[in-house]
Amino acid sequence: MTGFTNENKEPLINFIQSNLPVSTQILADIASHFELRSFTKNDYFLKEGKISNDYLFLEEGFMRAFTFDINGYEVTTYFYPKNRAVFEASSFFMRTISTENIQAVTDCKGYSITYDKLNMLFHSVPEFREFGRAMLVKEFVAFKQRTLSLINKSAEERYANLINSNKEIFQYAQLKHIASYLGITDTSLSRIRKEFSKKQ
Amino acid sequence: MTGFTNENKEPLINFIQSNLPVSTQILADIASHFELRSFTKNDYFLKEGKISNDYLFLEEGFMRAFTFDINGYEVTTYFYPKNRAVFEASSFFMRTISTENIQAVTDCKGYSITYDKLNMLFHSVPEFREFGRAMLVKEFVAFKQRTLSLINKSAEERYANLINSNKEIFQYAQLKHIASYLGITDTSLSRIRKEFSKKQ
DNA sequence: ATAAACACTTGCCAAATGGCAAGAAATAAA
DNA sequence: TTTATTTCTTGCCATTTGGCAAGTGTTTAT
Repeated sequence: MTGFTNENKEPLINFIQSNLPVSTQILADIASHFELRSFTKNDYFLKEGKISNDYLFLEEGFMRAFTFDINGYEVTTYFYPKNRAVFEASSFFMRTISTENIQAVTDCKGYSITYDKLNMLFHSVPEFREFGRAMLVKEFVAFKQRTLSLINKSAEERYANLINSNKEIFQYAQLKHIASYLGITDTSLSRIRKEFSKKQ
Repeated sequence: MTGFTNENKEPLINFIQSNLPVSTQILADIASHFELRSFTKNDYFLKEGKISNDYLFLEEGFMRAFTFDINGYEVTTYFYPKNRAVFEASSFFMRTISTENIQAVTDCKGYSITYDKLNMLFHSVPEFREFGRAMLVKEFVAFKQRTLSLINKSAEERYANLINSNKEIFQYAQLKHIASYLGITDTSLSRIRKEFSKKQ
């Protein structure tokens, strides 16, 4: 067990700053409204049927989002490595019921803020508003790119992309989860891995 | 050539009303801020590199969105049949440069409003604000479903889905555009069509 | 420590999709 | 109308991916 209960908001502040350069004063104020959260492996951060009501900065650990297809099979839709924001953008911003689950793959630690508090901050700290827009842009753009790559790349190319851009995924996630994320079966992924390692 | 220059906002008003039940008075006010637009076949409504600055209600005609993959091949990302809203949500709401083109597949007619005017309306007509949220929800949800279906359905299933939900597409769009939308080659689409027609 | 459950790999073969090129059909241009 | 251009289909074969089941290795529970 790591020291997940010690509160130190430096990483959170650095994260906000990297997205939005504002004064240290304001940063501290914003950060003060986030609260420490910790999750044990397999805990849920979001369950389908609920509204994604918390925006989480993930400082330590690894999470994944998944949903079910029409045949009842689990499909992984997203991976969240540490030092990232975790939330389901469409549900969070639109206040609609989420069709996705977000679950801790390892023990996790982070800082979260509710939708209402975040809006309060947008109101009281005008400089912070741009952060809200940036949050959504990031999610939307990432999502579009993912869709595009599903259309015009082979499974092996998608695998290569993933391993180059997100090595941590292979460190934490199960192959069957990575497989459904890539849109293939775990059998195929296993073979692609084998071929791929030969080529390198 | 149809009478595309005559202004009659009934269809626009009906469209808004179907998304947001408000008084006839308010509807008329809102509609008065939209202006008539017409496009000749192959005209662009949006070009990549620009910000999607107009929200268009498409009354007549058919449009499609496309972008290019890393190998320079065109990929159709969306079809817009008549009686729909046409805009690139992430660019429009986030004020970021669009990576997509939106082009008239046939001659088109519709009513458009700029981002600034729309925001003005959200401000001056509180009842209308919910419309903005609905706009985004619709786009985001549609997008997620499309991505999911790319992961867990076969090309033939995606084809069946499309023909059941959007018959007009097959009336207007070229097969190669439908093919890239479905994530397959035009050759494969041609074969799937053949097989599919046998089964029906 | 042992058993049970789970995760991953692999062989065999089937099914889905792609690549290329030729021909047929539809559309646009002259 | 005739010709040219573009779109769509199809045959042949290669490649990619999937389905199933057995086998191996790893983790978890008792």
